[in-house]
Amino acid sequence: MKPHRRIFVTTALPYANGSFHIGHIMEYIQADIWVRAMRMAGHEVHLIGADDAHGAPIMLKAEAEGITPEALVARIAAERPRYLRGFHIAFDNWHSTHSPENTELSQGVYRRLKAAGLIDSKPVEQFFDPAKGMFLADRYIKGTCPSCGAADQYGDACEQCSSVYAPTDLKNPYSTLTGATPVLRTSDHFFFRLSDPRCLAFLRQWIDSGRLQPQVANKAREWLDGEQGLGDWDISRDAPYFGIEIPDAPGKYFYVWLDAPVGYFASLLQYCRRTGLAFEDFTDPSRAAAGGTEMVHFIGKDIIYFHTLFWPAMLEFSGYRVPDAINVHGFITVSGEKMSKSRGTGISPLRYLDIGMNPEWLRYYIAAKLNANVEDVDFNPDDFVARVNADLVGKYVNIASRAAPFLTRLFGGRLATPEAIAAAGLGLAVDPVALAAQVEADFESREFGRAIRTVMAHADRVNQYVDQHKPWEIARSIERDPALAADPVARQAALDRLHAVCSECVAAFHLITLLLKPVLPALATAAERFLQVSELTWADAAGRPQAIGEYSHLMTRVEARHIDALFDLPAAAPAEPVAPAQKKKPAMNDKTPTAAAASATAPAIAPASDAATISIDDFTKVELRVARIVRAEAVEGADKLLRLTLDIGAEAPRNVFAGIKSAYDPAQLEGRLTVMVANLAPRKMKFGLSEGMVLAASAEPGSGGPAGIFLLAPDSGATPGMRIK
RNA sequence: GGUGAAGUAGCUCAGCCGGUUAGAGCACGGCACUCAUAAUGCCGGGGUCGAGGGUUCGAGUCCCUCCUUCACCA
Repeated sequence: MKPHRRIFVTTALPYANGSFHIGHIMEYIQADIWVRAMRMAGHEVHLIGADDAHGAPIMLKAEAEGITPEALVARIAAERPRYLRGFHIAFDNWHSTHSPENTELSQGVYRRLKAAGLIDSKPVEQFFDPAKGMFLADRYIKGTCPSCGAADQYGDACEQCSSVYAPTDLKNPYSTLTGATPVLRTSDHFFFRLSDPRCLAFLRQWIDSGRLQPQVANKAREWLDGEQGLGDWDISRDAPYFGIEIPDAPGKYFYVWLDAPVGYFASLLQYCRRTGLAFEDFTDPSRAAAGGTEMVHFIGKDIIYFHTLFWPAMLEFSGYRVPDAINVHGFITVSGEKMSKSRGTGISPLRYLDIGMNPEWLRYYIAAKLNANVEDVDFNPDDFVARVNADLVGKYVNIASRAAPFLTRLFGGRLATPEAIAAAGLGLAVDPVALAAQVEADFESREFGRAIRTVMAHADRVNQYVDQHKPWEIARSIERDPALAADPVARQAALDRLHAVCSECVAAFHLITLLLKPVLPALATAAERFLQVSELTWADAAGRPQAIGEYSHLMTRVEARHIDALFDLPAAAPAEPVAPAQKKKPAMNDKTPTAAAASATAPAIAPASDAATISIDDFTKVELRVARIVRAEAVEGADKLLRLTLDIGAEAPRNVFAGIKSAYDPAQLEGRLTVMVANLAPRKMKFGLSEGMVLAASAEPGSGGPAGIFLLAPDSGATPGMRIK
């Protein structure tokens, strides 16, 4: 039995001047997966987040918009939950650094550092914008590079010749805020004396305490003991500034990076007050040590400096506990390029959700590529499609999909016992407990990619097992072989074999669901319902389901159109939005008819000639709607037709005759969603009135394409009556 | 410029303390299968492991130099 752990986990606080980008979401997904894995082990884990609300950029942006900084921050905060819920990120609390809790805690930290003799005050000469009446950070000053003479270079370094200098070295400096020529002015600043021997001694010990990844510790050591050494840290800013006032220092505010990490505690404090947890259990050194609570941060590599040096030193010398782990991840790149909003290469998380992409696809993809190192993760669209479809749909979900129909049809959904399976010699040679322990350990050490590889290797074994034992052949002989029908003993033996094989598959599916649950929580919930088990934890690895419910498909595939929409490829010119059967990526589309291709070959629409294009107006004349097939039946006297009863929302059900009998068993169609043309003129047929048509794809006759008819279906989430446009 | 990380099949990546013919998934070619919302299985082609040197009985794995890419430099 493992010890019960109590852990307080944070992600980096996002700056509240803009929406989440994909980098934020990746970090949250990483932290969320870890938290869920730890909870499945029975640990008590609290995931805490907050907005980083202070600083000059937010103040200036609000000013530019003519609103208060508070209003700006509130507007950004209001949109956060949609992203977080959308990607199944389960924060226990989300707060702000602009809060009473943070003011109280930040000022407390400062007072204690001051009492410890670690705060200095000294005059600093700095550029001041006389028009704006404020001191200027380096990034608000531009001028001519003193080294190479390039114009319009920032105050800290030249992008042309990469020389580094002080803003006061610039020739012809100007304020980027007002264009005014800045003047030098002196003001008293407060400094956190990191160069104090106590701080240095503490930090050396802290860096080597094993709480940091090796690469991160190296970096921190370099900063600490490098040529320049660690200087004192300027923690104050002069008004006007959006921040927290420094006690007993009118007109002085904490630099945003002082109160930002304290925001972790502020959010925790708010959370504790709300839930009745004891804040001190997680923050007081002796109580944390006594109670064994842990503090874990997830951050990106860009903010290592603050989190491995400033933050621990602040905590240590203001009487708080220090972090147990700082887990640093790399950036997410897109097709190998650093994402950039200005260049439009980033992926918008909101757009991802809005176009109906499954959040668990992204969670899985990111998990598959993450490890415990500080390496960048590349989002490669083709890789994403291949990985998600092959692993999740082709391997994992497919296992349930292959076994369930037999169990439902022949065994009332009941599973064979492990004893019966073992007796038949049909057990999968896998120790589920050992496998789960290995995967759990990989999740805990943040080796998500390795965990995923292990799980998928197991899914491969299960699919091999199915192919080896061929349940469909057993089922066929049971249902159709007259010899077997005449021999009850042999028939029972066949039934037992089939029962064992399919039960073993479902048990394997149960195990894989459990193993992937930290990554795919929503899918796991749906699978738990199907498997009729309660919420799975690592302890359930030894268990197996007793019976299954009706199987409905658990995950759909990523399609090329999703990727196109996600990246908003320069869409076809408005004149030709539905050009017939454009082949953009032949390899990918071979087997998956796109909407455009399908409609072009739908049986009753005259195939659009290759040369002709239609206008968007022409297209919108066609009223396409999602329809649920509530009833499907063969039509007496018709070889090719099925009579379908279609639910399209509020209106009365439609009666449609569809020429798909050759491809579909009516029973299989009932309950399915498809797409129908809802405003097609009703047509009187020999068998009755047909009020529309359903859409299906088929190869052009004589084109050599695959035979068959393929009914269109919307992605999960669509409901009857939705308009397609 | 300084520092760090990385460079392994077309793509995305595994390769632990150096040890038999360098692996996986996807993609590609072929075969099989048809239970599975075309999903699966088997077989195959494809890599001088960035380049060059060195250590070693033996190096993708250690050392040096160089090239390329990325990140960080408060």
